[in-house]
Order: sequence, then C-alpha cells, then structure tokens
Amino acid sequence: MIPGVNQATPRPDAFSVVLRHTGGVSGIRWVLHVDLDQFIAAVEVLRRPELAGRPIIIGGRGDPTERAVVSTASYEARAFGVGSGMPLRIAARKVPDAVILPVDQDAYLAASETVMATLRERPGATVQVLGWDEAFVGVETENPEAYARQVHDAVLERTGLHCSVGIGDTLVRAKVATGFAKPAGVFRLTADNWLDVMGSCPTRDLWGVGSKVSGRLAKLGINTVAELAASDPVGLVPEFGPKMGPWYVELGRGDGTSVVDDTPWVARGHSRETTFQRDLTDPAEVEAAVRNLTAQVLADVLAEGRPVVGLTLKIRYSPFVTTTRARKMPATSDGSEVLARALDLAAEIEEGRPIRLLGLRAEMAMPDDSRKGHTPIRGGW
DNA sequence: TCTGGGGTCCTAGGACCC
DNA sequence: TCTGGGGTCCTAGGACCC
Repeated sequence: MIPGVNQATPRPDAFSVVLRHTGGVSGIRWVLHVDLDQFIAAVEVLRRPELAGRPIIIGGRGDPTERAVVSTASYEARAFGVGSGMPLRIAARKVPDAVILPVDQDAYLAASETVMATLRERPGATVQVLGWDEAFVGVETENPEAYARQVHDAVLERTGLHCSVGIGDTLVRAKVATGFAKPAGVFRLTADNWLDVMGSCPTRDLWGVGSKVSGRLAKLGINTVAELAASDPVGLVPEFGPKMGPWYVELGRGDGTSVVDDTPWVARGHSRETTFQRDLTDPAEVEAAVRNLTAQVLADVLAEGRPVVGLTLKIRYSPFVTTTRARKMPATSDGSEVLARALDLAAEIEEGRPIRLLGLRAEMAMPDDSRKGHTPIRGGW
C-alpha cells in the first residue's frame, strides 16, 4: 500500500536493544517523533483551499452508500464524533454537511515523500520512517525543543503542512509524547517525567497495547501505566508468553531502545484484500474472486524478484469473523503454484456461508535474514 | 506394556499499528 | 452501526525427527 514505507508496529525484537546514548561533545542524543496533523485531510485542503474549516471525511471511493470506512477526518469532523475506522455510512449520518472525499493514495504518497525528504535534510538528522505521516528523527542537540520547532517550520514552509513533535530519550517516550504535542506543538517525555505524565493513564494509551491486551492486564489487576511499570516482567509470562510479557512491562516504563534506525525498509510480504459490496455465497463467485486477488498479489511479489514461500487466505464472514488458511510454498517457487494452492484453500471454505471480505497474502523469502534492525521471518517462512 | 526429552517445522489464529 | 487495506510479529499446539 505504501511502497518503501515501513508499516511499523512496536514489537519486542524491534526494541530489544537497550542502549542509552550518553552524548558527545556537542549535546545529548534525542529521539524526535514527527507526526503530521490530520495528514490526509490537510493534503486535500492544500489542493482545494475552499474546504478549509469545513468538516472533511476521507474514505473508500467517497460514496457513503458503499461499504467502506473512514480513513481520516478533519478536526472539524472529529468534533462530531467521527474517527478513523468508522463505517463511512455512519460517519455521513453524524455529519450531514460533511465533505466526503475518495482516498487518493498517490497524492498522499507524494506529499509524504516531500515531508520525509525535508526531515532528512535537517542537520544531523537520522530518519526512520514509520508510515505516510510519521517518522522518528534521531539527533544530537542541546536544545531539542528548538530543533523540533525548526522541523515544524521547515515542513510547513516546504509542504504547507503542520506537524507535531514528540521529544523523548527512547523511541517509546518520543512516540507517546507526540500525543501531548498536538496540534502543531512540541512535548518532551523522558525517564524524569514519564510516570508523572503517564502513570495514571490506562494501559490502553500505550503504543502497542490495544483493547484486548488492556483487558487481559485488567484481569491481572493492572489498570494503569504505573501499575504496569511496577509489575514483575516474569510474572506476566504465563499470560502473555516469554516475549510479550516482559515487553509490556518495558512499555509501561517507557523504556526500550533509543536508536533511530534508518536502514532501508524491505517488505516481508505482500497482500491484497478486497471488500464486496454484497455478501458472496456462490462458490463460483468465490473462486473468481480468488483468481482475481491471486493475480494481483502475485504480480506484486514477483516484481520484487524473490520467490513466493507462503500463501495465506483471509476470509471474513458475516457476521464479522475472520479466519485464515495458510500453505507453505517451496523455497524455489516462482509463483506458478500459487493459484492452484489458493484455489485449494478456497475450496475449504464452507459452501453457502456468506463471505464478506476476502484477502490473499503471499509471503516472500528474505534475501538475508540477518539484516540489521529487522527480524528474520519465523518458522522458515 | 509403557514410555524420554529436546529440537524444528508448520498451521491456525491473534493482536496491533498506520 | 457495522466494520478498509496495507503491513509486522507473537503464541499455542501438533507433527515429526533424533
């Protein structure tokens, strides 16, 4: 979806190196997290200035009668309770006079590339891109707030877009700090004020803790960030496993790596997913859809010049349930087996059960599974 | 007849992020 | 109210091997 951009999610392996840069002669090493404000909506306003100040909702093909969800809403629309992930139909009902626009990935990618180029031009900056609209910037400076404001001003001058900047002594603290910086501001979170600021917040506010994990933590009597930070890492192993248990305690403390890694991102795999405007129940329709998706994702994978080593079919039923079917491919596969295997998997779908959405994922072999900063694919995939 | 321990690989499923 | 499409990584459990 976003070529060359790491769709990052915090995970133990990515953060397991605990390093604290203690600084050189010219200053202390800081992590800045730069996050564009209402990025997609702001890009749309740039090319249609007359929309400024109006409630804007971007999602799907811009048609609120179709099955689709909100990608981004402007602050004016958010005031009505509209947010990302909400069905477009519902969002349109909440804001009757909203401007509803289709997603234009090419435009957002182009804006994103200009933003990232601007960040890389900042003196001394190491840039780790996290998505279309955010990046970590590592820098050595005595005045991180001044540097952050220079970043904001440079991005604004070059692109017309505002950003917020979180400052931290770890990646996690910088990322969380940005939430307090919005809009268009700067906020610093370090080991010194982390618990003062975050201690009483629910664990759900942490980057990497969602509704499921916060619920399981609550069952263990852990409701706040301070309680998580004070927990025994080993004590969470029975509930969350040997990696995730200790990792959640580290998150609660805001600890982890301070190293901003600008290693170019290499995709582990590719997938295609599509939403049907009406439920499919006919096996022939399912087969046609599988053939279609397979052709698309295969083209993506083979364009990388690497072999297909795995195939996953995601099936979403109505009411909303997701199941997966997976097959390993020979390491030498050039993709010729993919369609046959995808159809095998599709045949396992219970006939007559309505299918709401359908996705295909193809995994690729890694050229070098010891690449710096990245985790080898598990289980030989 | 009853019964190891350790390791890897694979599948299925889950959780989270942008 | 009814849920996108692109990603990453972890875990449990069974199969299999020595």
